[in-house]
Amino acid sequence: MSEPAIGLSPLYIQVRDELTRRLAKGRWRPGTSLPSEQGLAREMGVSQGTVRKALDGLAADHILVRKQGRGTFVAEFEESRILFQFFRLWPDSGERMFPTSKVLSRTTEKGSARERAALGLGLLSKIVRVERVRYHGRVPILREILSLPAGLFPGFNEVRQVPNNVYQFYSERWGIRITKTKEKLKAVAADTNDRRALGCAVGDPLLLIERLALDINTRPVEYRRSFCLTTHMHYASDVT
Amino acid sequence: MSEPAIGLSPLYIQVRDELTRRLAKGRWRPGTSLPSEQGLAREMGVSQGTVRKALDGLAADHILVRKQGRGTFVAEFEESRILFQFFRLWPDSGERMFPTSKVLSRTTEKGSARERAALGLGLLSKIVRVERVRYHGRVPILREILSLPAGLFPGFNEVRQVPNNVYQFYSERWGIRITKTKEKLKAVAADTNDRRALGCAVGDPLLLIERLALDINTRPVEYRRSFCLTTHMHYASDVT
DNA sequence: CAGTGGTCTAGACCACGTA
DNA sequence: ACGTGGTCTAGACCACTGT
Repeated sequence: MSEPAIGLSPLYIQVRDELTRRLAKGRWRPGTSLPSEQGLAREMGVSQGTVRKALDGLAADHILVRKQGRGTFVAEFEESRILFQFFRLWPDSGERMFPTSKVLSRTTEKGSARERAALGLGLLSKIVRVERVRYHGRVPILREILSLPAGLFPGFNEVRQVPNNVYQFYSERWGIRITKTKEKLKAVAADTNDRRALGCAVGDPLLLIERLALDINTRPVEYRRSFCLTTHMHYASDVT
Repeated sequence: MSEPAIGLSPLYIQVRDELTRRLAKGRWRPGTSLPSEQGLAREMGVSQGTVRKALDGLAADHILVRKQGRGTFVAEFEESRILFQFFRLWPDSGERMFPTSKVLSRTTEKGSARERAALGLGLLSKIVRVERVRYHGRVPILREILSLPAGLFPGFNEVRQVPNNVYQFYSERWGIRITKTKEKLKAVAADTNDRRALGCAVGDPLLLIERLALDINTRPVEYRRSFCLTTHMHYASDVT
């Protein structure tokens, strides 16, 4: 790290990548603090400013959280963060809240072509599939199907109950931390499954959110299709 | 700017705000370059690093564009930028392209309650309204209604033709530059207007995108409702 | 070549949180 | 009082662009 290293990426990128590797290996647990900027700078043989730029980048991606006077921490998956960062549905009026869930079914099977394509898996791969309905207060707002590569989540279907906050669950149980999602939205007509789960009529317009969630190594680890009733909710997206 | 200024915001924020004021006043036209970092630093009596941090912030917001070896430029509204920054609809397969438009109607009237609320206008305000259909190649993909505060766009409806790229139009004709948008999405059922414009059936599910566009002073300047056929297109949203 | 933004360093001081 | 991150400065060198 103290060589001139002609032609390589900038130092602060190398530092960021090194920190990312350590985080991916679980060197520091979510909620704990990293060494100070000065400490990391000494250890890596670079200036504090270079470490700072690397840490700022990771904080911008919500992988780290900076707290003035306290230190730099590994981000956790509390409901407030999930609601802020990943959950984009808002009630048209009234209070925002973390949606509750009721699991309808859980299976482990050979994945469909769609699931394999989304998750980048081979023909033989098993998939863990969870179907659930989510509620805003007492009102059902969406039905969703989660698809996970069974190989990454050993023992998933031996777990008694799937918690409501699954990203926290992935992190605490398997050390898999979601850092990015890519979503594709379409309007579709409700089918009989939607009618049963949501109480709408067949043919009613639903917002389909197709989400691929990536871990810290940008590896796809969850594929999710949410069918949302948007009579009293909307999906918010701010562009800057 | 050389005073200690206890209790005020950080220097680089003050510099950013001063640059924003100058940009809002049209001190530099889109496409032209600002003075160099050193020049601005000398003029404002701060260090180059402080100016750099201010410029980096404006570049992150796509208000400025940095070009190594050339300078810092005021962002323009070429189609490629609009497509990249503001247009979130992608074809499910095939090539991406800037959608073409056919204007269906143009009026200037008293705004509806919905429009007034969205744009923050009073009861007496006039609204310019444009309805158009947009195409991906030859395929109609959406019908949309643009609503503008007539007071901000004098002479709008005397213009012969509304160009396809309206954000460029707003910028060149009235100096109003869109920098941010907030969108709310819902799934709705097509009505007879949609059937006529898009050739779908009444009741077909459509993606409604309700967009509020803000200028550099975060003042709302355009309200837009787009009804999109998502049989061969989807809305993309990446979260990080 | 000169001029621009991009990286890197070193050091000072401030604001905040904890003890 | 101390340690943390946040701001600000000054100066060096690199990478890129145009003449």
